[in-house]
Amino acid sequence: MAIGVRDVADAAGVSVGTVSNVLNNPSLVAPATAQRVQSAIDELGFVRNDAARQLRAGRSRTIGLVVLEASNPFFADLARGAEERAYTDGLIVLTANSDDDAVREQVSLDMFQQQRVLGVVISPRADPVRIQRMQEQGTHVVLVERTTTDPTVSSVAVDNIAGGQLAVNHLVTTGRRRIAFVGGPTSIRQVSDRLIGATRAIGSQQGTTLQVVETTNMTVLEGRSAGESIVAMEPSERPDGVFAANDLLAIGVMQALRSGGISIPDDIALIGYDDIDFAMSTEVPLSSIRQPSRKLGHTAVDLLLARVADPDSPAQHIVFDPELAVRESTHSTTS
Amino acid sequence: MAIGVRDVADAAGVSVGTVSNVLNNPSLVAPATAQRVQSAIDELGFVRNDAARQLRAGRSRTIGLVVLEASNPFFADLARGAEERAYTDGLIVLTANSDDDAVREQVSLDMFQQQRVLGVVISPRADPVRIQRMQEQGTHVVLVERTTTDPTVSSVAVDNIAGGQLAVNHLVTTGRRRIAFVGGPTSIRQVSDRLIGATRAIGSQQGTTLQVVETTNMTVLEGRSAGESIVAMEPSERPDGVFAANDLLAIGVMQALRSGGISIPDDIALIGYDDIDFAMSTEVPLSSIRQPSRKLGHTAVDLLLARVADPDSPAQHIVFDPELAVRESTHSTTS
DNA sequence: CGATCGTTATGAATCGTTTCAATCCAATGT
DNA sequence: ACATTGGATTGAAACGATTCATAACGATCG
Repeated sequence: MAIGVRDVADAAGVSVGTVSNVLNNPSLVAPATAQRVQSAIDELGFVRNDAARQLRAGRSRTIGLVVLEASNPFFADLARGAEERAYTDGLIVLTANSDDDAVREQVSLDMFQQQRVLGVVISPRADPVRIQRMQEQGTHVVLVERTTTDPTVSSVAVDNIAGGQLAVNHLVTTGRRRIAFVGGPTSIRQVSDRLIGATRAIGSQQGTTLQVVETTNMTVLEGRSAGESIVAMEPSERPDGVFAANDLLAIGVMQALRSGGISIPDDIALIGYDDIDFAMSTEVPLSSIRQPSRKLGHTAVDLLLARVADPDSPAQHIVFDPELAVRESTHSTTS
Repeated sequence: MAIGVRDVADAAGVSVGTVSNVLNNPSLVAPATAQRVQSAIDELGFVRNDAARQLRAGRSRTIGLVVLEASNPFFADLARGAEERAYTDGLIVLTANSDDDAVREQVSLDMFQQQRVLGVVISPRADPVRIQRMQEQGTHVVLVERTTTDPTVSSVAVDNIAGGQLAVNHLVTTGRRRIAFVGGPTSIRQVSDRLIGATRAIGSQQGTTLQVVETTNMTVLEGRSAGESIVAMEPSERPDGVFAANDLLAIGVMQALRSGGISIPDDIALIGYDDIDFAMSTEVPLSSIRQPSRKLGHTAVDLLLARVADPDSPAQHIVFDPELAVRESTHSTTS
């Protein structure tokens, strides 16, 4: 049933070695012969057996990617970037989502090792010991959004502190003074970093204040109740600029403020984080902080391939700065 | 460097065959021996070479999935469903996104064939001839959201006509009579089917009318301008129920209507399609038609495995009915 | 004319696992 | 004491592509 190089060789009247050369080193084969072999391939419908290739080669042409959630736009873009980069080298990316479950992550990693992937790009959890061992066994690892003490592991990340600063500086630049941070729980690293950045920005600006409205999660609903609590404030205490730790919260805040008769951006400016697709489609288009997720994926694969090419090269840690996306929700007050 | 069965066998003082049996047929091995082998495996950090397994087995334990867009929630859920189903059989799903590009789709399919996947689940384009050939070469195919004349190819789909009927019937049931359909272009199959369903529902209900507001795409922005044109209508011509061909459009319509001082659902009831996460977070929670995407992925894998198990079994075509998700935007008029 | 060189082509060996016919051994039956 | 049974183990063959040392061949040169 299955057609192999042997069959192609027979059909073309050459040896198996020649068929292989047509496929992998065409320059070694006389054009006429190559043509004949190619015809045989087409005619018989020969499809290379990747398992056999890999076995011989000792490694696959594959990169493993473990994401927390495939449907999360951040990871979707990250994966996209990784695929694009891999594609230029003729590599393929296998994506597995762990759903933030340690067991599923383990299973995925085991799978990738069995497949002898060139390396793995992984974002979350991942027992440091496990990672160490993987590298010893020849599977390179690049961490996303997570640094480690292990100096032999490369990583890529975006600077959430810089993002927080960027957001608040922008609010201040557009004339806001009393800033509120909406987000939580602060046990989440990203959230606390963004808050640190916000605090830092406030500290470097005369006459500005920061208040924190903590939430229990990062949903539209929570944002709405945070917004309601802002509406309920004494007008004198009420902030004139709100920085939400993510866009969903920001959307909730926007809904509550507008229901409360507060104008955005005239009364209160509002900025979110993540720059989800939806940010530009809210009633007042939402300013946000954009993470270069695609570039992150791109770079992660770069780092991986660098270490594959030279296993002794030092691990690298690359941190990207997020970008500001200005929209109507933070336009300057119409004086 | 790499540890193989040979090394494990030596370390445990048994033959390679026994090691293999510990891994694949533990019942054939004496418990004491199995234990000894297992220790050697752990100690040496032996990791099976999947390429060699597959080569011997002649096929992989893998299913290929080609989606139009990984970030599209519909496909993300589909993939999720497929993975869940595959997982119970110890299979893994390789996901590739074609970005609706025929070339990329071809590349992905080639790749899957080289990997000797058990079969492929694919949604779009796909040259019928190619599919035919793939099946002849032993790679089974299941189509998603696309039927074909080829009787040997299985498929799964959701019934968009039924969805359109469901939406409009719901509007009528809640007391609406003058329905507007917002969507387009009708060259898209899904859109035209939903419209057909809407028309059919109207036809079976006395005293109801349907007008169509055609759009050029399915974005929030387009929805907003469609909504504005509704606001601009003579109150006597204005619909009292709007069925949007997707949730993004519906959200745009909602924004425009509310800005125009029209109350939802009191003045106009609104229902969307797809039931995206965001539907429940709009200012007035949006009713929608939910596609059982996860179940679709689940079933696609089912069909695939059925044919793998018995290649001579007939192709099956399964069509799911969508479900109604009722939220505030279609609550009955407060009489 | 024989030696030499470069281009093409060959095919046996190889990768690591699984499979399966053959072997071994202790226990049981006669 | 010998044959039989069946559970446990063995190890060589097989999967299919790639590699590489070797050979074949014609052309060029001294």
